Amino acid sequence: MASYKNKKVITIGIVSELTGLTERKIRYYEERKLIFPDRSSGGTRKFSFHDIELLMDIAEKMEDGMQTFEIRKQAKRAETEFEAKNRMRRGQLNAAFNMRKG
Amino acid sequence: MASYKNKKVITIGIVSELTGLTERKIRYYEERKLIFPDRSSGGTRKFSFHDIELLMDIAEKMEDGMQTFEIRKQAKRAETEFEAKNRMRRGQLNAAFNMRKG
DNA sequence: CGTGTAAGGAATTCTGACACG
DNA sequence: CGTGTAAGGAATTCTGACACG
Repeated sequence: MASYKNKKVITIGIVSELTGLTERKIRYYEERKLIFPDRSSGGTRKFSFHDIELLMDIAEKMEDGMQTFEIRKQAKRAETEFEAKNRMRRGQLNAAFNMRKG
Repeated sequence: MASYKNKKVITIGIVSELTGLTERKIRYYEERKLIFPDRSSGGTRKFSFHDIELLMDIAEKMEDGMQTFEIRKQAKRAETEFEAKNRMRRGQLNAAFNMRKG
């Protein structure tokens, strides 16, 4: 599942081509913690296709005048909600399981 | 469809890590026309995840003592069969379509 | 035939800084 | 704040060749 999409294997030059963003912008968005590329042993950044999609979303929001800290805040909120939903789902599954057991 | 799997975006160093093959071997298999990476404007090879899977198949066959020209022949044959199947399927579809059309 | 290696050069990427606004 | 750019260096990749077998 998600085997290709989340593998960090793409260098910044190709990400730049695919997204249309300059390398400068991509590095800056990393600095602002909007994306989290891996690094090779030599220090070269490695991105996933998921990162590329994220960058295109980010680019759109930047064009709409949003600032990096807002985008970051939004992303964090979305992630928190996601985790809450997961906890809730697991809770319900456990409840159902205990019902049957009990 | 196949959006990520066939995009040529991965450099040889990472392909080497992912497949466990040396760069030398990967370049040689290209020379023998077993794989067909793209090139950047500067000449750097770019591979897809599909290429990586191919390389792992190739590696296995090499370990079994198969020679590159045999592997190539086998690949060509498989491709020919694949295309024949496609032509046949299209032919049947057309026939069915013409039937209905009367 | 298939692969390792040393060689020299070119393409790619990295960081920190200055600039502008 | 967000981004361009020139600077210098380091990591990455490329090709052609020699070696061995």
